[in-house]
Amino acid sequence: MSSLPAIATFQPLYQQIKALITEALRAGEWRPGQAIPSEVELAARFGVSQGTVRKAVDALAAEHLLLRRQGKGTYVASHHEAPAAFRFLRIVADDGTPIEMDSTVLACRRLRAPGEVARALEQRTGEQAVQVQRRLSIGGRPLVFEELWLPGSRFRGLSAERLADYKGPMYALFEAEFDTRMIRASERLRSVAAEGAAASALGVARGTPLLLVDRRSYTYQDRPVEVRRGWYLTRGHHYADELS
Amino acid sequence: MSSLPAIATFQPLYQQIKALITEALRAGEWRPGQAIPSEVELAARFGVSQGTVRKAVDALAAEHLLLRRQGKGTYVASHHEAPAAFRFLRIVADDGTPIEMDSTVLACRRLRAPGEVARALEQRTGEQAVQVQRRLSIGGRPLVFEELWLPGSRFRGLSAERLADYKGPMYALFEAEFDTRMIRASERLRSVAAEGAAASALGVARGTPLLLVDRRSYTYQDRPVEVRRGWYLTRGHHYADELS
DNA sequence: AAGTGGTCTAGACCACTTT
DNA sequence: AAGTGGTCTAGACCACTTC
Repeated sequence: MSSLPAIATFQPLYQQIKALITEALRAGEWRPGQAIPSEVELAARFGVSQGTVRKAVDALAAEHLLLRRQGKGTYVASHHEAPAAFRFLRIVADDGTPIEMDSTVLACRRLRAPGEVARALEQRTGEQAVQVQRRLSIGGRPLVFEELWLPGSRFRGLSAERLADYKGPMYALFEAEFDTRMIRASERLRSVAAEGAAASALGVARGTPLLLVDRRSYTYQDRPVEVRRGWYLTRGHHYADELS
Repeated sequence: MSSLPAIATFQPLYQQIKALITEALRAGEWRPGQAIPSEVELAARFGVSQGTVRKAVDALAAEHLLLRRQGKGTYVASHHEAPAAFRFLRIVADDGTPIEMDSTVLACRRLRAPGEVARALEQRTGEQAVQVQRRLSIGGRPLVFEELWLPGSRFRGLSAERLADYKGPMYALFEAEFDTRMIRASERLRSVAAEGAAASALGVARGTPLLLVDRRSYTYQDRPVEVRRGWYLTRGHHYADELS
C-alpha cells in the first residue's frame, strides 16, 4: 500500500512518467545525442507497463525533447543535429537556397542586467548577465544584427573568443559547454526603421525597414535562459512560418 | 480474402483509417461543429479495433482537424470556435489585450488570375479568380491592409456585400457558405517600406516600415485555396510566434 | 444507467538495426 | 539471432457528460 497523493495532484501515470524523464534530462542523466534506456528498461525502472512508457516518450518526442529511431533506440535531442538547429533559425532565402551564415562577434560583456532583462530571465534585479552582440552575414553581406542577454551564473567563462572560435549554431555551443539546452522560444515580430547600432552594423541607411525579432528562450521545465533581439534585413530573405 | 495493395502502397492501418476519415471530412459527410461517430462505431465501420481508430483520430486531433471532448464525443473542428480562429490570427497587442478588429471591404472583383496567383492556386493560367481587398482597424485606427485571391469556381457568389454583412472571421464565412475549410497555411514575413495602395489604405506616409505577410492557405488533402498578402502596421501590436 | 473519450495493461507480431 | 521501436488487438477500468 503506497501513500496517497495530496489533493489536486492526481495526474495520469504517463504524465508522471513524462515528468520523471524530463527531470532526468534536466539533471543531465543522459546527454544530448546519447540514447536513453529502452522502453522495456524504463518500464521496469518506473514499475509501469511498456505501453505507459511509450505514451510518455511519444509526448516528449512530439515536443522535440527526444528523438525516436526505429530499430536503434530513443535519443536525447541535440542542437548539433540539423532538424533541431533549423527549428530556431527561421530566416530563409526567397529561392529556397540553404543558408550558411558567418558570425562576427562584436561584443561580449558581463554587466548588471537591466530591469527588463532581469525580469524576463527571472533574475534578481542587478544580478550579473552576459551581453553578446554579433552580426550574421552571408557571403560577406550582413543580414542580421543581434543582441542577446544570458544569466551570468549559467554562462561563466563565456567570452568573445569562445563564441568566435566555435563552429556551428550558438545553441550547440551552449548545450555542449554550458549544459543549457534551449527547448522552446516565443517570438514577437515587428517592422521598424533602422537606426543606431543596428543600422551601422548592417551597413544600411537610417530608416531602412528591418524586421525586429524579440525572442525569449526556455530550457527544461520552462526556465527562461535567454533574451534576444534581432534586426533582420529581409531583402532576398524572409522569415518562414507554418500555421497549423 | 481481400485483394493485396500494389507495391509501395503499404502503410500502417491507422494511417489508412486516417486517410479514410480525412476523405469523409473533405466530402462533407460530417459538418464543422458536428460530432463524428464514436470510436466504437468507426471501428465497426472500418473493421479494425478501437485502438487503431483511436490512433488515427489522435493524429487528426493533433492536426486540429478534429476536436476531442471527453464524455461527449469527437467533433469536426470549426473556424466558428475561438481556438481555431486564433491559430490564423497572429497579430496581438503588445500588452496582451485581446483584439477585436473591424473589417472594411475595399474591393471584391472577379478577374483573370495573374500567372503567379494561378500557379499558387494550381489553376490553369487565366482562369477566373476573386480578388478581395480590405482594411482591418481597431477602434477606428487602421492596422492591416490585405489583398487576397481565391479560386473563382469555389467561391461563386462571393461579393463585397456578403463579406461586409458577415460578422466574425472570414474563414468562418468561407467554411459556412462555401464549404471550404482552411486547414493550414504557410507564411513568409518581410519588412518593407509603405507605398501605393497599402500606404493610403493605412493612412501612413510612404516609407513607413510595414510587416509584409505573404500567406498560402490549404484545405483538406493539401489543396491550395487562398493566396493572401497583408501589410501590418506594428505600432503597439506585434506578430506572435512560438518556436518549439 | 448508459454512452463517450481517457488510461493502463498484456501479449503478439512486424520493421529496422546491429552483432 | 537479438534488441530496438512500431503496429495491432483485446479487455478492463476510470472520468466526464447526458438522460
